[in-house]
Amino acid sequence: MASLTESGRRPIRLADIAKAAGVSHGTASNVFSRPEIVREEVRERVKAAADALGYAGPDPKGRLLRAGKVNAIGVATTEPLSYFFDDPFARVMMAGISEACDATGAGIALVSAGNEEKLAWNIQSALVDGFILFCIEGGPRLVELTRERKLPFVALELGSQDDTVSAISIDNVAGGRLAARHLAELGHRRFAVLSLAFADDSTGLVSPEQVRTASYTGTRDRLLGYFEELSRFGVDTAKVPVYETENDKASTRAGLETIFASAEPPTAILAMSDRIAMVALEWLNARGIAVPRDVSVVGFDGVPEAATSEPPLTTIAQPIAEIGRRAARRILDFDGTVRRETLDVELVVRESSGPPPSTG
Amino acid sequence: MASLTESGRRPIRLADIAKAAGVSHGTASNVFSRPEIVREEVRERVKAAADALGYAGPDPKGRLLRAGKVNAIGVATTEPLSYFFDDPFARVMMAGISEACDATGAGIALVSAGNEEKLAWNIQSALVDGFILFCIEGGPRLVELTRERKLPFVALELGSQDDTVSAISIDNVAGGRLAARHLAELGHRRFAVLSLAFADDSTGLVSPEQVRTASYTGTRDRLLGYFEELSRFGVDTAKVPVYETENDKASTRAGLETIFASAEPPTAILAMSDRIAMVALEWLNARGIAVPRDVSVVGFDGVPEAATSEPPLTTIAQPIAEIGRRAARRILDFDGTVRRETLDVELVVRESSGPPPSTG
DNA sequence: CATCTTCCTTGGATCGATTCAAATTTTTGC
DNA sequence: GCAAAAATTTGAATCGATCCAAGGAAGATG
Repeated sequence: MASLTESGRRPIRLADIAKAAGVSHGTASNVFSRPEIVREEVRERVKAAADALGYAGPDPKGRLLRAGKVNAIGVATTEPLSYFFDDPFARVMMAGISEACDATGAGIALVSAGNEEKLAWNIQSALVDGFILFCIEGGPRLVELTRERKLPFVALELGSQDDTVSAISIDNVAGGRLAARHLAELGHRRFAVLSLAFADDSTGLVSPEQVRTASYTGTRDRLLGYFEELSRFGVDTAKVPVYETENDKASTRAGLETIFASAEPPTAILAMSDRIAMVALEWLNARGIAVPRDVSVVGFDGVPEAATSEPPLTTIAQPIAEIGRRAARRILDFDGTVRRETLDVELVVRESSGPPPSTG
Repeated sequence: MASLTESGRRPIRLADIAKAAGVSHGTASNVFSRPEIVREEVRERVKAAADALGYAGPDPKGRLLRAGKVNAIGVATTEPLSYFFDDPFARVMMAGISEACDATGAGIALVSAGNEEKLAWNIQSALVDGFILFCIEGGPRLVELTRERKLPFVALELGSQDDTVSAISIDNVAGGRLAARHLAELGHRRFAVLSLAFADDSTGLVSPEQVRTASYTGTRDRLLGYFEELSRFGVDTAKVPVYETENDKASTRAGLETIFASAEPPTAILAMSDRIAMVALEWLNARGIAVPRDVSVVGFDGVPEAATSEPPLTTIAQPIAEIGRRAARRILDFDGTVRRETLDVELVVRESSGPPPSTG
């Protein structure tokens, strides 16, 4: 017999326990996975051996290979990992995913990477049963990479119309309509749109041509919704400035400067995200333009922060958590089908919208 | 539908490719892991076979067993998964962990579970190289469960003094002192403490006996810090009411009711968390008690929300993100040692603290 | 032409478990 | 006391890859 306290390099394996206890590995395995079918005396002997050797329990790495199922779902994005904890939209979405995972006891693996190459590797080697893809940026690439794995996956916020991928999205056209109708019904006739990107790497005022060839269909659809409804109210949409932002402070402010430099500044702003809308609120406030007295602002998304902005933001609320929940369930009870699902959005009226100032 | 080679149920294995391409599995493996050592002609042949059969690439499950390293760190808690995305403190911490993981390309696996049994199973079967433990609640149990895995782990917010576990914590005594000194130097002499739990399942006014036998040493240390410093300023700490809350609205409000029912209500409140402090702010405001004119409030933690509360909260800021970063690095470059590390906290003076009302 | 390199390729061993049909032991029934 | 039934245990097969020592072929050298 060699020394027991040989906490040497190699970790203890199930086979070591079996040998020490004088049973086969089959029995040793049963002691841990189905203890009830092992005779008590043997069971105790094996457990004692495990204790004596300092066995850490069946290694999941080994079990995994046999079992096949990881019992975890991967959530991937091209953004850095901290995106999941910083971004309000992502957080609500993750809360929804968490809920569905908690219900079935599944775990969540966060997958991301700084550079393209590492991302590919991380997706290839992620130990998960399926993926939820946050396609805020680089969606097509992310989808392509994930497809290779031949695991179930669902794309969220997918900006394109690929029918070969499962996706959950919202009715962007309806959302746009809702926002526009709300403002038009309040009496507004002079609008400006602060939009999300229509294509990669572009900002500034947008031409109809750019809208037609938009690669981000979500952006395009929101605009389509705005314009459809505005037209119904007799607004000449050709004259509505559409300024493409990068969904950040700097470009949104630039957009506001541009829009308000006009001879006939808008009385209503249609913002394609709450983030943009909240930057607008701040900018207008700093300029002494009162919201909603002078200008109304309607956002899009319905992040929690929108409820506590100054003033609270009227917005088109996505069922963000519900999207997350459904996405997780699609992976958890995967049925082999490829489906696109479109959820409804809702107008949430708060205090950033009101009738336009009476023109004198 | 397109060419989704439906060759039976079983997924394609590396061995299938090897056979199809007429090479050994060793060579087939090399094509994917070290393509440069395989002759081009062979490489192409194998790749072609892989394409033809619809091979998903080397299965990480198989690789893992050989390689040993998962390249992911597990973050575990007894709270539900959504805690990671809801709680401000957790979010900042996770952002720090994310940063360290991003830097090395490691992934993050979130581990949690509704009930005790599932939690045990999830910890046992988590595919990770190590754990970071959020011990906000049920810390000792979590540590015990994790220890079984014999993987490196670091405990955060560990409320006990166990020297056999690696942990990163803050200097709670110093934090308490800082808070108390700040208020005492402003001239306050009448204090009340809204504390975190000293032991499981207790709330209400706390006796010295309870403090002495506290099982949560973090809570005890903060109080110790408060009292040490108050004594230096001649305050009779025996007369300072200490109300134990559950770090939530209801119990905090109950504490405030109790404290302000006194004949000599405090002019300064020492809150052991920003959450408690912010509930206090709200309650005081609702009662028409002005902060800081009538009552000063100092929090603890330094969550982002504290900077935007009404009024902005003076607090003891923990280096939350840094704790996360260090914890992750401790796992990522594990050196086999068990270490407790204590980081410094910092007084952040904002607008919730000022001189006491002049007694007249 | 024989020998030595170099460069690829091969196939067995291994990672750490689970599973299951067959073998063995224990119980039960009479 | 013995056969059949029930309860346990065994050991080989399997999961899907990677690693590596050894073998073989093509090319270089004397």
